[in-house]
Amino acid sequence: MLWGLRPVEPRAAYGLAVDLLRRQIHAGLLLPAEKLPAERQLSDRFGISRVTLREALRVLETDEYITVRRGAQGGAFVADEDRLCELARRRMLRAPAKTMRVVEFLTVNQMAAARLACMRRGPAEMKRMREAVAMMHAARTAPHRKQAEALFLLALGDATQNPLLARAIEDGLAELFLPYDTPSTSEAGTVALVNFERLLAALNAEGVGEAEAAMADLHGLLWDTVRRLGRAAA
Amino acid sequence: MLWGLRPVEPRAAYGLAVDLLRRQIHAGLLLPAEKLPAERQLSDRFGISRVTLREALRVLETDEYITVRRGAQGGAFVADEDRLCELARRRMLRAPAKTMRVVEFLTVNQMAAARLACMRRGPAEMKRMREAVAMMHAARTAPHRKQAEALFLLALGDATQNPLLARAIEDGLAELFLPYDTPSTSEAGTVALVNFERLLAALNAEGVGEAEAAMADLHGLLWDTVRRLGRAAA
DNA sequence: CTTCATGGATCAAAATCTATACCGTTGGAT
DNA sequence: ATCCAACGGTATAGATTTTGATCCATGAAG
Repeated sequence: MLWGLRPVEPRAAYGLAVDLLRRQIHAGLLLPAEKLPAERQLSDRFGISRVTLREALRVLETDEYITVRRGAQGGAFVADEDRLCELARRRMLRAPAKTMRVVEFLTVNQMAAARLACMRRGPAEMKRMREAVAMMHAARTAPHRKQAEALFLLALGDATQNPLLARAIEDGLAELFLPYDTPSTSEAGTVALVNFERLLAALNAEGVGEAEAAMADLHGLLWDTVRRLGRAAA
Repeated sequence: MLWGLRPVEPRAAYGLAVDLLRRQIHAGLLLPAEKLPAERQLSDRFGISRVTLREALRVLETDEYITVRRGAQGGAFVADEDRLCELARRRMLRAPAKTMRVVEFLTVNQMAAARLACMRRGPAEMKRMREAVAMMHAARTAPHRKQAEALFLLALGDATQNPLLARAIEDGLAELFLPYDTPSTSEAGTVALVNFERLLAALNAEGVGEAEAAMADLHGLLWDTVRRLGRAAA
């Protein structure tokens, strides 16, 4: 008896590069309007040829994730904030329930990560999380806040010393492609910052219960945001 | 600033087929000594050419996951029980801590799955779980028990209606490559069966607390097994 | 207006995958 | 004892993808 031998789906190298870049944009690690490295450098980083990288850029350009300008000081640029918001909205409209499932998955794994990281976090990960909180303080725009939060959560995943858990968080963040906060919710951003600091302090003190509480509050905010966006879409 | 633009790792189609088959063996879905379909049929299922499939079989044969016999009634056969146990032991010795992390990851996501499946399970998934429990009853050997348990847990993942969660469980089971239970623990197998039945009943009755308790007990048994294997390896 | 870092384009060679056909082996049916 | 059908094993030609290399086109800075 054979169980679930599904067709294999070979992925061309250019497709993998597309995924990687798109995930970085979704997670907010790449900022709107940010300039990507020159093609020759990017292809080096990815370990693929320039021709292949260009195929990937062509796909992302077609999907309006990036724009490409020629000439000196030209290059590939991430789409601007408005366009990314539009893409995010469109994506959420295509499958409204999917976003809820992603948040659900993140809740499960990030709560566990908060607990485990308390016991296992190394100095390197603590440093990354401290730096991320500093970035949140310095951030004056929604994209910068989102970037800092993603960096914090990725560091949290690594702090568990559990590759599967870290990967789950990475995948969840890459799937969670939300429009940037509107100014009306800048107050909520402050509340989030407070809870990230609570979480950081709890990790420092190995306070498992406190870390879980802070993470729970953060997900409370996230659920509020998702519900609000869901209503706005309807 | 660029965050974590790692090299892309293009995977050839034959490598994906290797992974798929290896994962099925690890998860216990493919039984020891089981005959795989003929090359012409397998390549069809995978959607790859026979030549490419044969590359994959060659790799698995080299790693001693399968053996290939020629002639009528020949074909590719999963390695026998002893060899699979040996491979599993070798794998656990290479990275003893890794197994713990996989169990940890499974605990987190399967506990969540038990809770969510209570609310969302559809009739199709309930049927699969009932059939899996029936298979456990009928099973007279460790491999058959393991296969039935894997089928149950995969159905549980699907019952959450959360693709990310289902995928996490699938990945965890594929990473968890344990030697088959020795006869000395057949008693523990009975305890496991009781808890699978408890879980199934709780899912039927939408008893969230009871479902979580049953799943927690199942993971208690799993942790016992892993600890025992860890001691045996040392 | 020149410079030069950038994207744009082309081409031949290598690697991978596919489709098809045919050969060799083996166990069971006649 | 012979034949046959179901297998794995092998060979070949062609399509697709990736690469490395080279040269062209653009346009902002000096």
